[in-house]
Amino acid sequence: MAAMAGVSLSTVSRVVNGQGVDADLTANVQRAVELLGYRHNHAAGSLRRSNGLSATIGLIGEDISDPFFAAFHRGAEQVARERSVVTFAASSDGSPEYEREIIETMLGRRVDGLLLLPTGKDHSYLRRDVATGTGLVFVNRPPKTIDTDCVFTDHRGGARRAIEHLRAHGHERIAFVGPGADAGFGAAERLAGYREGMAGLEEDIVVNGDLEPLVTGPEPPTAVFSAQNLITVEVMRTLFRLGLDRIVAHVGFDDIPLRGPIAPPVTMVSHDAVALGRAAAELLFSRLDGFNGRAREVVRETTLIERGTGELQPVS
Amino acid sequence: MAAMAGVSLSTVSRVVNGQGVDADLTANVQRAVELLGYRHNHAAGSLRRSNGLSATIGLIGEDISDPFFAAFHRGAEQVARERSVVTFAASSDGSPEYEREIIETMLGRRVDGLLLLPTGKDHSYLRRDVATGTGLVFVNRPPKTIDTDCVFTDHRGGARRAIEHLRAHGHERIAFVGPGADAGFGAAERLAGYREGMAGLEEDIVVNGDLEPLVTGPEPPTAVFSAQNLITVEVMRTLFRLGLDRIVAHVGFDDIPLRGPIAPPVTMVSHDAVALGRAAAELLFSRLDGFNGRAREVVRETTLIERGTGELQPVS
DNA sequence: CTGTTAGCGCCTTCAC
DNA sequence: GTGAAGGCGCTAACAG
Repeated sequence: MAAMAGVSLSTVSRVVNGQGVDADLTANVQRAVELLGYRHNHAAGSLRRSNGLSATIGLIGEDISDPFFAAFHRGAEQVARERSVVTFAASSDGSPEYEREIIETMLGRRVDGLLLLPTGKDHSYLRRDVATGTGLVFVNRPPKTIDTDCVFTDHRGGARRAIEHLRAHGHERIAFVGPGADAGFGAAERLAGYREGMAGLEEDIVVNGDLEPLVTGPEPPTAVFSAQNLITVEVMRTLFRLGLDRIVAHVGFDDIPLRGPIAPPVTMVSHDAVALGRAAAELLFSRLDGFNGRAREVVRETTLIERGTGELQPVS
Repeated sequence: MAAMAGVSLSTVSRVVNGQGVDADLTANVQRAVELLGYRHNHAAGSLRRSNGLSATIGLIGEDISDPFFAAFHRGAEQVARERSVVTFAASSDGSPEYEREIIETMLGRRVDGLLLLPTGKDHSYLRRDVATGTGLVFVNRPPKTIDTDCVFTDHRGGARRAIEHLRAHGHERIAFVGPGADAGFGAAERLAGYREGMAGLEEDIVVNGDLEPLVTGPEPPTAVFSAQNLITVEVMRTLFRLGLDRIVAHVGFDDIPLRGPIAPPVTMVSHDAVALGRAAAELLFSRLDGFNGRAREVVRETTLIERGTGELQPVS
């Protein structure tokens, strides 16, 4: 041990942890550290340390390469970094079994907490860990089987806002293009927001697949709301191909934050995944800092970015 | 300890690690584990375990929210997962000091190896760790100050191929639009590839900023190669705005893998970041498995995806 | 301010 | 096949 090179033993520990040590001895220790290429073993430390924290948190989502998840991860990292906490990240691939496996692997690595974009339905198996002090924050899906903190994007409000925006520009026949209500919590919320926004109008128009038959049909919509990014691109293409891109109004929901500008631009309901990540991490760390109140729910608002397509007037 | 609930002590260890234990005792232990909510502490284990591995690796890049990094991360995760290895990921933000800080934090967490998309110039401080058995793979930048494995995207070959493609379609005046040669290793390589591809022609045309003066000038190029994704979008826009999008041929370099299709489509030199991540992780694990040969270099080829804009004939 | 001692949770070696 | 003892690297509590 560096004790040989220096002159002390647990003084090394104090130096490493920056506690009050004589300047000369500190220098000696540092020299020995340098010489022997010593690396502090954090894990061994937390085995004995009073708080027992590993300064590690885990993030789990369906697919870590998804730009939404990546941005979320970035936000969480920003607040973790201030505490010298490192982040694990792993993909569940949409499999509840695999999700559980990853969670247990991370728990075995003694993460201090988990930021979970859940796939499975039942997470009651986490109750014991939460009771033991492990942090847990659900993201964008409500924790049904366990009472814990969560953060949300306001999918419903964002979708409603898009519809209100179109109505403010005179539209009444507004189509919703998106996955069905069974495509997960966010999608269902967006559809619900659409319905709320359409309140008082005669007809909801919900399209699941191809938009073309509708817009070329007898009673076409004057505006379209696309509820997800890939669908937004499809709608763009379809309208462009049919020469309707300056005629039918279009607002998209920014499900996946696209990197950089897309040509041509589309009016978007955008949500800030980095901020969502920050909010989630902050919730987690407040628990680790000892906050012990009831489960909290943080809702992050969306922003509507006008880019021209959502501001077209209806053409009859 | 579960020893109380069951009947044994270090038998628990054997059960957890799946070694030969009597079926009855195994059942007893598992019941106790269930009852007490016991979680295996992996870190404590690797303190004493013969190989001493933490089953953890770290990835470090400039920005974990960058879609390229995220896809790379995904690839690495795929191969790590097969070994129940978890991945740390962190952003260096382009700061060498911060990069080093993160690396040392991860080393303190006893990662078995590092996949590094380097920012700093000097990584000689890692030599000792590599000598001690820590894996290290450089990604997309050559390890100058340390002798270690690395994986590359063939930026140079991809760019050359784009130019050859355009030449095969009859072009001779081909402009390079991109960052200068000082914008990092990849960018410099792409410029070099452009120059190689242009060999034998009269004039290299290298543009750093706005393309408009060139294409509206006296001797406009008949084709454009854009060396980076955001620049590709800019070029698309410029050509579209000037009504040249069906006249000037265009090939882009897929620096950042865009999620989903972009409208309108552009012929692209594309590289597979997931495969790059897999390759890097495979190099790392082969070292951890005991491979001890010389430093290897893996080069991943790019693919040219024809989408129409790169196949336009020159118009004089 | 520094050294000593004990023990975190686990795995290994050795006896049985 | 199983139990007992020792120690991985570190920090806490105590004594000096």
